[in-house]
Amino acid sequence: MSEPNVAADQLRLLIERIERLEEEKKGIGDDIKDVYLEAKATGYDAKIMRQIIRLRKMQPHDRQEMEAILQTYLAALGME
Amino acid sequence: MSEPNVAADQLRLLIERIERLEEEKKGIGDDIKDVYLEAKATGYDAKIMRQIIRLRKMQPHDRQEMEAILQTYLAALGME
Amino acid sequence: MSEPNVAADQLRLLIERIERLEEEKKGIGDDIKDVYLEAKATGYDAKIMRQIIRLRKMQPHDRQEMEAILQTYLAALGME
Amino acid sequence: MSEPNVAADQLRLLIERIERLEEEKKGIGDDIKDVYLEAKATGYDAKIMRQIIRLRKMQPHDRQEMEAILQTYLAALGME
DNA sequence: AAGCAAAAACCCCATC
DNA sequence: GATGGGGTTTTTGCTT
Repeated sequence: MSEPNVAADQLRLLIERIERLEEEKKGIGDDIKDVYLEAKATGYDAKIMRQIIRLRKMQPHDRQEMEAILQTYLAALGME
Repeated sequence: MSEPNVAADQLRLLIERIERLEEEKKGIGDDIKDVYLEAKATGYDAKIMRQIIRLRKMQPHDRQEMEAILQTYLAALGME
Repeated sequence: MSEPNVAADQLRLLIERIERLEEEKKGIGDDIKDVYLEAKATGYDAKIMRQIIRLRKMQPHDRQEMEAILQTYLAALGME
Repeated sequence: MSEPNVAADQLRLLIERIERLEEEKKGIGDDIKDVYLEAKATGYDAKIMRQIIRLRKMQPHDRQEMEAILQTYLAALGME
């Protein structure tokens, strides 16, 4: 048409961009799943691998949090 | 060392691959968030856009069925 | 000790009160889960029941408005 | 009516039970919020209190998990 | 408005 | 092959 519904197009474009990104994201999710399958085939347990990865991710953060807590514990108890 | 722990290397490699993929995945997640922000800035409602995307993902048949059940329940409750 | 740490006791008390309340809250959450299970056993769809409950919680006006926006978006995308 | 819609009644009853439970749950949530307000008025920081509570909740679980990981790490690397 | 915490949906697995 | 359960991710609502 000569007078396209601009707003509609705009919305559609945004949604299509999101859908494309979500597909990509899903693709990577599948890749991850494949690596787990490969690991499993090699004899590793996926559940344990997930734990390890979580631990590696958490460690810096958690140590920080733990420290923060300690500090604040003392402060809260008026022992600073 | 002259006798590297092959199993350890193998496991570490698998884990590092997964960690890299997860980073990528996170990056795309951030991109998606950006598009929603852009949409919001343009005046669109992110929450409803999410609904739309969910609906588009469903098979027409499933979508119809779900809608039908919803209507039935609403009717049963006098909410039509 | 002859000089108990009053501040520490106070903080501990507050925290214990919260922990007790959170337990209660969790208990009710479990009850809710049970009702959904019962509903499911009777043939109802839990997911749709949740939708219904969400709708009932909204003010009629808000619900109408949301529905209207959804329709507008669907129309814009040719999904009506 | 002399022939009530039994199914409708049944659904309504289930939903009303859930709604009542959710109200209770919300009430407790409000109580919790109140305790936090009280704590704040006494000079404690809610965010820090939340951290403490989370930590107290996590500790047993996390120590277990950590130990499990350690075991499995060794096992996975053939060092058991 | 931006991050954080709670709730909900989804997905995979194991089990019967 | 279905069915529940655990865990992960996604969404929503809240607080600052």
